[in-house]
Amino acid sequence: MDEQAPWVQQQADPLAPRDDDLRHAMELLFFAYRDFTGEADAVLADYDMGRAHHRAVYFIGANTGISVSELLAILKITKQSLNRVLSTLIDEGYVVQETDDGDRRRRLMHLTPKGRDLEQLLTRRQSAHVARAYRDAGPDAVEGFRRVLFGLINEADRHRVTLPGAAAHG
Amino acid sequence: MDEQAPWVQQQADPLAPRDDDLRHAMELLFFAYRDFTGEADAVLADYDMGRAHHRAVYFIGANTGISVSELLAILKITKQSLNRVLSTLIDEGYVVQETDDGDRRRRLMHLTPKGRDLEQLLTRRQSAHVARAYRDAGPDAVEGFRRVLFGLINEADRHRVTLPGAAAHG
DNA sequence: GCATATAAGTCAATAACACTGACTTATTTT
DNA sequence: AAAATAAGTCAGTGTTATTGACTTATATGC
Repeated sequence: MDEQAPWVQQQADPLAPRDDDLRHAMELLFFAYRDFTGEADAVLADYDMGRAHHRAVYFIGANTGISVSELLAILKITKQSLNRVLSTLIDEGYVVQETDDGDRRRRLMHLTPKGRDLEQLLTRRQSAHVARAYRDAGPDAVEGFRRVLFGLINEADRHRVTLPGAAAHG
Repeated sequence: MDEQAPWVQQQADPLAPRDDDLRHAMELLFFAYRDFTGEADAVLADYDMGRAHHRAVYFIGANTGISVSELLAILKITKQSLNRVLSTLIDEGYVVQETDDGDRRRRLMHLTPKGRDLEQLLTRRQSAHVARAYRDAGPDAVEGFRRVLFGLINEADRHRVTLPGAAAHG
């Protein structure tokens, strides 16, 4: 019989989750995220766009007046990657940029009505998907879901989550 | 004042989650998944591999003796996409394939010891990440997290989630 | 005023990961 | 013998991302 490797089962701390539970969590995250993001893909394809466009439209919609660098910080991609999708969104009239009067280097972005329509079209299926899961699981489960997911977010970025109840400034 | 569009707030059903809550859920999923997957990326880069390799290694490890088509069904990618990563994993000795004696068309896959080491190396950081979130949130929250995420998975694929407690057949 | 820093945008080259469609080979089922 | 299935392969393509260097405009510190 070989010795148990230290990470196989950390029975030392009885409060520590079992290895099993952690695997289970990782699988849940994988499958749930896969199916959640899959909802918008069909719509996106009709507009010749990809997930990057969706993410940009979503976060500009949720953070009206956001600057380019703030959006970069949220998406954690490079300027070039963002610029490609941003260019098409601006060219096709989904997003507009305006120079910040306070700091004229900054370009503040917001959705046009056309952009808001797109955002709602994309989000509707995902919303329905989440709404069903929320309803099926019940309010207590939802609270737990939120707590765990919030804990999975790097501390430095937790403030970026828009809290429910906070009026969207759009 | 313009009329409320029907999807803005479905107050008709008091049990239905508010629009706010659904947005919040989508943001939590985005940030949490982003940071969760980010954990393994640094390690992966050292091995000249990407997330696709990680996913393949993970699911072969969790489902010893899995066939190529079963793995395709889990990952929901095309045969060609899988083949690229599978070829390198086999060439470099992380994964082996054996012909199924019962049906000699099938190739059953499992990890080599080297593959299992890699899988554990990759999973260790993510495990620690999840373990911390689990511990911080507490057991009731974990139960809720599981219920909601499970509900987010397409019904047809829920059976693919390895339940905790079920001994890994490896 | 000048140097430095910051915000945004751009260029060129590259890579990971995915796609479609067609096709081959081996094996099993009907 | 024909049809179906499992796996593997070929060629071509597209999205999303990367790095590194560079420009322009504006703001800030001294």
